[in-house]
Amino acid sequence: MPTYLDIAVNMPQISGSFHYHLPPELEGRLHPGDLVIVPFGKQTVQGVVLGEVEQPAVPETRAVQAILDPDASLTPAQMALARHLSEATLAPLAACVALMLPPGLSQQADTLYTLDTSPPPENLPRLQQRLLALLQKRGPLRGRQIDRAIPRVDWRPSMRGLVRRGWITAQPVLPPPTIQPKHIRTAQLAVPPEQAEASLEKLGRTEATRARRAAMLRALIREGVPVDVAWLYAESRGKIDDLRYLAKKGLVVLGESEVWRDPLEEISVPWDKVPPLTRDQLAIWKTIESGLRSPRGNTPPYLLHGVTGSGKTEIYLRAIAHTIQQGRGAIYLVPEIALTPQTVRRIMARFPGRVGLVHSKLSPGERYDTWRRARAGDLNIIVGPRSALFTPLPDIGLIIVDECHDTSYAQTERPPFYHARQAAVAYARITAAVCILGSATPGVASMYRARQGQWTLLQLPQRILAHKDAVQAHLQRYARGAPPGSRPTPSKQQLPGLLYRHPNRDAVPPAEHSPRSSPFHPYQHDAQTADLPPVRLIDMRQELKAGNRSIFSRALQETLGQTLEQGQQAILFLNRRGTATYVFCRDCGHALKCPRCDEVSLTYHREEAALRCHHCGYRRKMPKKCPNCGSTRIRYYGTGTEQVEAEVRALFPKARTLRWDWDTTRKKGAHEIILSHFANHRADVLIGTQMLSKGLDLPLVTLVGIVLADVGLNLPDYRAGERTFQVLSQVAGRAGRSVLGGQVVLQTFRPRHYVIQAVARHDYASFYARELAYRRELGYPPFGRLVRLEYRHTGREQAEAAARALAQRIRNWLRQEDRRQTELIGPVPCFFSRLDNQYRWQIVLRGPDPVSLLRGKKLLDWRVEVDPVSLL
DNA sequence: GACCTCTAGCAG
DNA sequence: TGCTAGAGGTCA
Repeated sequence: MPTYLDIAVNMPQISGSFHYHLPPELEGRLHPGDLVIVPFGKQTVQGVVLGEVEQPAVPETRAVQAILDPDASLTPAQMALARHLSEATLAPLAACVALMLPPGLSQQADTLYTLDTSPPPENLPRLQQRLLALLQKRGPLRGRQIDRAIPRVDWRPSMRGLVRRGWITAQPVLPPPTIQPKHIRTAQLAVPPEQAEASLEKLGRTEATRARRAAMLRALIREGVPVDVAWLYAESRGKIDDLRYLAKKGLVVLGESEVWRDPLEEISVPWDKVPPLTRDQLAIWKTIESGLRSPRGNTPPYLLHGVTGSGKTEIYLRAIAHTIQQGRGAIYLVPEIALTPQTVRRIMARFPGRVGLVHSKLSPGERYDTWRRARAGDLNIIVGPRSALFTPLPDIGLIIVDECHDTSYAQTERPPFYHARQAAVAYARITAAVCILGSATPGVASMYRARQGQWTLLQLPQRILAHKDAVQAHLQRYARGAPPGSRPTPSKQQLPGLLYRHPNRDAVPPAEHSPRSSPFHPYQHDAQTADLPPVRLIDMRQELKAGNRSIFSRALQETLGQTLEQGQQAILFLNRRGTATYVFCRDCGHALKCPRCDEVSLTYHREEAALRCHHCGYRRKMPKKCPNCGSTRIRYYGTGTEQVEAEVRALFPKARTLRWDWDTTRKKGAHEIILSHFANHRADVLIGTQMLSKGLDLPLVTLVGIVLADVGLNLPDYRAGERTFQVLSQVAGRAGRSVLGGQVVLQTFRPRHYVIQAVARHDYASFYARELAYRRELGYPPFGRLVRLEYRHTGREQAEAAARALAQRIRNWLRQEDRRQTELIGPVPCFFSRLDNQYRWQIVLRGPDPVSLLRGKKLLDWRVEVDPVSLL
């Protein structure tokens, strides 16, 4: 009696599963969760065994080819989570199973195209000629390599034609796991600085290349030591070609380093002892501890609402310690490893040898090793971004989602469109684990759930100052060897007590040295608490009235000057969402838009003297004349980080500025480099966008300037207010995290808006009340659920027609099932109605349970998002 | 994703 | 009539 296996193939597009039989040699050796290789059509693909079936759905089954790796299989809990995700997100099961596969092994089937040696045929269509030329030049290529070489072109039909006529052979392949060593490339000055200085003028033909290469060389002269090339690119706007040019001229020598640089290692304190808890922390810990002790599966999730710097991490660490003492494993999710190095260090230091770190820098080999070590029970703790949730720990006792409001927890690129917070709650239920969701600014829906009693609400309203040692060590170093050519150095007079106090004693500074308004409250043990930094609300309309046309209010200029004078650091935050430096004609008002993405303004970039589209990467030269009316009075306008930097430099020529935004961090590793430069006080002012709102802990930052707070409030998205509140509150929380105190200057055109008001007063409760009332009135989450359906097509009419057709089908379903409480919104063009040459239309369903309406329905080519994070 | 089949459109 | 491009369905 043969057994048949139900197998999900590793092809995200394919929904459903397929039945196979076993060849005699594999009889009895396969179990649910095992990874196998199976034939699928004419291809060979990976699959995951879902279970056994008695009766196959088809008369003729095919045989499983092989087991991929007998030690690598999915755990029963992972299988259950995959099923849950598939149901909850309406994504194919195969796509959900793919999340759990070991990285490196989860290769997708592909086709290898090889050029035959027959003479090249003439008079072929352009695309076919292009394909032949490509293979001629680069040799045999896989489909995905061709995708990269000829982006956004449907080349496959043309290729099939060539294959059919025998000029090219196509061969199905399953690429083997790729393993690369972990290296960073470095660059260093190869000549004495004087010689480098002398050659600054003759570095190329055009002005732009000369400028880039000179900037590169100057950075290397300044540093004197080998630096990571990624940092160099970010610093100089140069590219690899420029570096090669300098190397060829003998000015620069390139090298490699295996060291993975820790951005903040110089200021982080080795964590040798477990700190005592404050009274607030103790109360919370007792609650969580009882949850960890209670019989398995009885504990609802905890929502830990604690202001920035209130000591949430210490609670997590205790919970982890408790869990691994019981012999169970813990998963700790963080928004982005690169942006939360301090938290990661603390965990690694507290549990040496037991932590598996998942991050984007791991090579496939290292990633695979981590996966296997976890599966084998070698690791007890997994730390990483949302994907770390799927690491196969055998017995999970604790799942932590740190900064659970963070947008990086939502997967928005490809199905399944899941949210790691919701997935973690479900996984905790499946594995009978305790789940802790922590945030200083939890989403309204999360807070509602906790207030309603579905989750347990825990609160830490007080900030703890835990940085005495770090600040002292840093200031000492800073006072000893002040950076060259710099501003006033903090002297003994300015910061007494801090510099020379014994590290283990409470560093409560005398009142007269407590800078500005940051009252400290001595607390039990050696912890102190402090208030959140005061926020000064500046009405920019008044500034304009008073004749100040700068992007900085007088108050911000003044406090920035004071901060720099005292040798402290400042952060300037620019909310980039929805605005940019756009280019328009002063005569006819014509604004330059991206030709591939309607209504997305092109952004001016000073360094490359070019315009760029931030959605699709389109680039063009800055026009001399208006393309609409021919006027030469066409200028850029608006506020980007580059402009903010230029203004800071104009006001404070000696200030060392550092930009941290989408452009400077596109290269791998740039985050770490920029952060470490700032953390080591090699810059005074950090100017950046959203990244600044993540969990940075920079003790020397005493001023946060929010250049324009209102941006983003007007977006047509029901979560615009929540997003703005979260990002502004988090950025404000970067100030005053040490005994140095701090303050926030918030510039706005809408000082009376409830979000701005709540941020200014650190008043989560009033924000929550307002926001909840608004959601209730309009039936938005948590009072109703949403499903967003999006259709993309290169043709405007096709996109609209498809949207109208689906809307009609949905209206019929709604009528058939008599769902009067479910509303259909649309179809309408999306807010960004055209992206990357595709027209976008959307339909939103709002109601008590719109997911069940769509379950089992065929929605081919539609992007279906359950509980979407954005309606843009 | 690759392949197959079916159909509409079109030149001869 | 024969060819091709595009749509739609299937893969066990």
